[in-house]
Amino acid sequence: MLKLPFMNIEKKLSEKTIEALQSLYGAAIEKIVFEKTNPDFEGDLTLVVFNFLKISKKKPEETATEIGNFLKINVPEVADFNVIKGFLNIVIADSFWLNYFKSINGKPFINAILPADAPTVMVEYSSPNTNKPLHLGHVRNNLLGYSVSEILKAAGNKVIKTNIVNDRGIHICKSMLAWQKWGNGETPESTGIKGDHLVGKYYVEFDKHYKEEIANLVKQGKTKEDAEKQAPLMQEAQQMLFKWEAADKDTMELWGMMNSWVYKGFESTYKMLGVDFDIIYYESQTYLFGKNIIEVGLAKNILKRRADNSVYIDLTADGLDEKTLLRADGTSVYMTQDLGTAVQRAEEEHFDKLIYTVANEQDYHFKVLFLILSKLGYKWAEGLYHLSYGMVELPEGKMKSREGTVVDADELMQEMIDTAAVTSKELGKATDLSNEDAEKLYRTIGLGALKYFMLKVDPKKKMLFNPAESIDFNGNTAPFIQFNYVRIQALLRKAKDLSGFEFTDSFSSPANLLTKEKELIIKLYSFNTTLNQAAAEYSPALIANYIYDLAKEFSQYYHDVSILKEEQKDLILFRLHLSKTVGSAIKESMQLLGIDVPERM
RNA sequence: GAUUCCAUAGCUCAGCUGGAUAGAGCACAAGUUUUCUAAACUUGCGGUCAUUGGUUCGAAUCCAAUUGGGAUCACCA
Repeated sequence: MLKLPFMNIEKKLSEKTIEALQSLYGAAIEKIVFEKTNPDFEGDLTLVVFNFLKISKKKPEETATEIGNFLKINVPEVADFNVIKGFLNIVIADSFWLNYFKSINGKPFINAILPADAPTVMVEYSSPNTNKPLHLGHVRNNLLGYSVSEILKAAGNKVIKTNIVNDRGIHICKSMLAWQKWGNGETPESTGIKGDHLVGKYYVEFDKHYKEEIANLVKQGKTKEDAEKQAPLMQEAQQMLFKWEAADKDTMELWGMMNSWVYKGFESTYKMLGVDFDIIYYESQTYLFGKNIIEVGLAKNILKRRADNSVYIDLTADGLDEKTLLRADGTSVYMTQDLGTAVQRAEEEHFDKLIYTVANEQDYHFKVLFLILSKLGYKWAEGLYHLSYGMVELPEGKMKSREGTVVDADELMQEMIDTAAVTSKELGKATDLSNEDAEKLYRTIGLGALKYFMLKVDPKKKMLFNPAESIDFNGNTAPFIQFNYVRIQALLRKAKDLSGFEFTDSFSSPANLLTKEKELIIKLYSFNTTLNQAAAEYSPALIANYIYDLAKEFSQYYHDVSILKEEQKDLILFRLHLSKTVGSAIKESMQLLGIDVPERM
């Protein structure tokens, strides 16, 4: 994060306003908040004075004017002010904005070097099952987790990206069993099918046969519930799971082989998505964790044992239910595992915060998890956070892998890239690029569009994924933003050929700023605030909206003002510097979303 | 039944800890290019912020109730 070389202007104004209230009315106010002036009015920052009428004992207009006068005299940056009803609009001098702009010019917005005392934040995301390929819901998860990690990093945290792969359990056995029965020894190599898709194919195959069996049993007069349990296939899968848990050699070999196919497939999906991890955990290695915690909990009398030997915690006093943590047969449940892995991570990584990127279906689970850990007395439990995000829905209805309306992640990405290619060609773009460069460009645009579409909405809200709309490259989209970045790069290239003009690092300030120029600089100025807020709220959407606003403002500026055609060379230089800095802000912000920008398109 | 999240323009979404006449994009209608990349820009159309009540000088925002929608509440993960 960039440290500003001078005091934050809002802070300074707030402090001076407190002084003003003290000296004018003899009242001590602790906190003053300035807000951005409504664009319909003149000014940059606004103070609402209604709250001070009690202490001033004067009319709103009078109070605002008195404070305004005080600020104008005591704060050099305040050029002027105006009062409308109870609103005090402060005009900040152009020189302030120009000085600010000069101070950041040529410097990165995001400081790559972390402070020595940077807090450690673990971000867990992705966490796939190894029985099928990634789908649309995973895409949101991955993009969110990655982006939040980047944002936290940029805001000065040491981030450890982690992924816990759910590589064991009944679902894997289903794929394994179906492959054994109907696979005829197929492999990714023999079929040319991506490993995760091949395994997924057998998961579907299992389901198909399983449903047939259930239907038959129901016909024979069994209830649906019984049929589901008694179907031979399910029994076989259960047996396979027992064998796996007993480390049966053949089962382990099959499991290892099929998982390796899946990992290879995931690897390429992750690569395409542009996400990565620092630590990958496997549930096969962690699923027994947590049992020792049960002992500790029992000893502390926080956990209780039932007559049948199962162990539970009573959370009814906290408005939740009783939660079982150990079955009567002594085996652990999902919650037990999560307790165990959390403790393990706390001990190994000493995190200050641990963020779980998991869909909001599991809100209750995490509420319980965090509560149990804090009851068990782990201090670090305060640093646990569930980054809960809403489901991705399709226009036809809710997306569930079981219901067949899955949008496959690989297919989706390819479709976006293909569409980018088609659209680019239609518009007659990128005609002078080599095939290789063109392919790269289509990827940048297609994937950018997908990522932006998913990240621009508030994570916690459910979102509607309309494939048609996501591929529309007009409006509030990544291609629009990328396009503006490209235009800036084109300007900078052309400037080199401009006769009698040299693009020097230092430039002289224009006599006065155009409205749009000032707005752009203010927008750049607010980058840090936006970044910090996005980090505090774990919301890439705030960054996305910020970039869009910036790009839109630049687009308007570009239309209103000619840059290279300007007669005064000083102004060309200034405008180029402004454009270049806007370009850097766009590029760096887009990187926080995991989105690339092309140099030309 | 309990808990929890959500409800803003025809559609998709912004609107931060309460502030001025509720904003974008899409769609629809009209316009702008001999000029730096038109994937652009401008203008118009479009709202009882689910409903009701409360707090307040002031509510889309806070509180309560109601209605509608989602999710969760297993010795599944």
